[in-house]
Amino acid sequence: MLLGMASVPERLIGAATRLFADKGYDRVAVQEIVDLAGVTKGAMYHYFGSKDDLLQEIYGSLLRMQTERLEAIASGPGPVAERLHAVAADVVVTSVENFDQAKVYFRSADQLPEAKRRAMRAERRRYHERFRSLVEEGQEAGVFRTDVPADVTVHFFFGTVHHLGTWYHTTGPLSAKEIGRHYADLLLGSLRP
Amino acid sequence: MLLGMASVPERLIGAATRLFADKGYDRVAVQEIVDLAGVTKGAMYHYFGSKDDLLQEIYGSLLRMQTERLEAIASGPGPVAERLHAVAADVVVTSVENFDQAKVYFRSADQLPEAKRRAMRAERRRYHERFRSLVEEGQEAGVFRTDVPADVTVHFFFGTVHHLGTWYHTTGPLSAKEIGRHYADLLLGSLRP
Amino acid sequence: MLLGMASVPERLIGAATRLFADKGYDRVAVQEIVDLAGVTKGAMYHYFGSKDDLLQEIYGSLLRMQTERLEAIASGPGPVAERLHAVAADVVVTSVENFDQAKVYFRSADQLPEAKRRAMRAERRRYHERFRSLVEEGQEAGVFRTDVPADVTVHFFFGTVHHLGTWYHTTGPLSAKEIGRHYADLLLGSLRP
Amino acid sequence: MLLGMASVPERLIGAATRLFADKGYDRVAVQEIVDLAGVTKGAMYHYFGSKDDLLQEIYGSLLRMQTERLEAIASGPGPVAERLHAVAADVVVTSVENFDQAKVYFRSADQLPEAKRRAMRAERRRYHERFRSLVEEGQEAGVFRTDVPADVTVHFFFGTVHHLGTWYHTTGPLSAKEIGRHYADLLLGSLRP
DNA sequence: CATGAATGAGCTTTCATTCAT
DNA sequence: CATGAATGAAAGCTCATTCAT
Repeated sequence: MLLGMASVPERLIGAATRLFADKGYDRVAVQEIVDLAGVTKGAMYHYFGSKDDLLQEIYGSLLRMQTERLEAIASGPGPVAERLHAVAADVVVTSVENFDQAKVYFRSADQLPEAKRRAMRAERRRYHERFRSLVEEGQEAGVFRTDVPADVTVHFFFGTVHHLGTWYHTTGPLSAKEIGRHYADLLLGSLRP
Repeated sequence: MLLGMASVPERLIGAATRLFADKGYDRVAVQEIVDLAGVTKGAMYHYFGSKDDLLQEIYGSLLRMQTERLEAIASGPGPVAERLHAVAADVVVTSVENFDQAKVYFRSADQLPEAKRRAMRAERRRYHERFRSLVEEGQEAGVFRTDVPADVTVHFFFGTVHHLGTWYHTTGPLSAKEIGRHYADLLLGSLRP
Repeated sequence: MLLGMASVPERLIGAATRLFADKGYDRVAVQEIVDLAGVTKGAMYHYFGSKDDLLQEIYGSLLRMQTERLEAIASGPGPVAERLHAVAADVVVTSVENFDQAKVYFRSADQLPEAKRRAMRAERRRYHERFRSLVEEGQEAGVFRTDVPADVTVHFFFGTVHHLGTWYHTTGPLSAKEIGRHYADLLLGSLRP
Repeated sequence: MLLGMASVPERLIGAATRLFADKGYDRVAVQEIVDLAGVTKGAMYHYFGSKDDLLQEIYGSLLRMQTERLEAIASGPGPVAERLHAVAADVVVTSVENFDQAKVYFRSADQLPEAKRRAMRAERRRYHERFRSLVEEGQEAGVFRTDVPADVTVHFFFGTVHHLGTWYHTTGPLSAKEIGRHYADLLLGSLRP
């Protein structure tokens, strides 16, 4: 049971995040969540309309944060290659630093019912497009290769980020920063003309 | 209903592949599978011990095929960069050409119960290691960068392949070969010293 | 939300009447009632001991009113046929003029728990018996047929009144008075020897 | 538990009829039905898609039977007054002879979800209209009063039939035939010009 | 007076699997 | 070989009511 000072909704989000990250949304029973949070089902449904809402809440706060950081860095100063390197490293670092949330997002976001899934996809697409515009900026500036479409490159890179949830362990030898730098290096390397 | 000459087990595998690819293992009921295959539940349990067995069968045949091709190409003649380019393009092409199977593997393979999951992971690791040894061969030959560990590169690349199931559509503008070439180009690009 | 000057208990009764009439007692959640009344559950349980109490209050005031009017008219002057015609028309008119209350009574009164249901039945029986005594008075006076027991006639007539809630619409072409007259005419017609 | 040779679906319908008649659809749990039928919930959902389906099945067979009988008698030979008397008595007799089914229909038919409710209403309307056309036939023939609209008369009469479920007891002093004759007598009496 | 968080028991429905035929 | 009836455990969700503040 998750004890401590945290409020009931916070405890519920925490419990759900842990369990969804471990077993995937479909394999977690509401009963497990409330048991871990130390409350009853009624309490959960007092704060959240459904099990879906918990999932949405979890991935939503991560996605919002990452989108904000992407926009801040991408619109900042400096050569485009440096900015792309920075955003690539940043999304890896924030994913690893909020690893349970990230795993939930990568693994379970499309278990949402149609309506919520559409909203999630729209948010994700916004992120994708801002990232792609950075690649295109570099292509137009002549510093990135143009024989591979920017769209493909972005999907290529986000595949690697999503896959972190499958193999990376926060307790392993590579720190968040190291893995972020490696991934950004590989991305920038792959884009050289 | 899936008609045709196919045998009952084949029809069951076909139906399960289609449904698991679309909705994910957990969201498909055995009843749906047998309905689509045009048989009854009893028939399914006659040929397969459980729902898990269907899943194992589906990803297993793809993984086996890809492992064989990897080994054939990797052990073939030619400079290591060319061989790596070939295996990278090949795994993309075979995944796209067997897209439903690939989606099932990428998305649902870890829904298997512990015992079967271990077997799957072992097979997957074999593939990973053979691929990595190719990267290391290039590093030792001095044609690939060494500042990023080979292991990280391999995870990096396989992330992108797994992610295909999320965004790629066989009906879209990019053919299997094109996407394979782009992905292999990006991989090789990223490995330049 | 039901606004206006009305007191909290009045707003609660109003909200419950509307909702019970529409959906039936069992299909209305206490939360819906308090939402429509613009108060909280605590407020409701401050004024009413339970959801049952609201129901009892609603049908009770109508039944009391109808009983009083029945007694006043039945004990008044005039030939028995005229008095019966008047009470029959009157119960229809007052039911239609308080249509939501009447619907609640007709439809939901026997959802009450045993104890309260007994009280309700006793009140209803009093009404029934006074009505029947009027029929018997006419039979003894020789103006009503005697081949059908008075009891049956009264049930026969009250069935029609209860059924109003099922088909009658206050917005339709028939006014309360018209439908009251028609029903009383039919009743009197059916009683001719 | 309902024992005997009856098949499982029959036992389920029997149990549901008894319980719905007693307590109303909303107050009966599926668990109670299957307990009384001596099977498990899984068995019930093997035969019936939902709790609604049981309800539909129950009232449907009664309504179909009554509609057939109405049409047979109404279209038969004889003066219109006699035919109307016969159909009025018949609907009372069949309702009383299938009293549990009739109670379910009278009391619970509008607990159905929208889609099924529409179908039920259509069936009921067909019955109503055939009955009304008989009244109109008598009005045109000059044997029934015309100062009360036929539609009102039909609602008037069906109210009394529906109400039977509220007060009539099969164990009481009045037989099905007696109550049928009384009701038909009252209807015909009420229609005299 | 009034709030609203929390309870706990109950609800309908789903589903992989078994087994007598 | 194949059927399909039946199981039993679990799932997500609802709701009247209580109670500390």
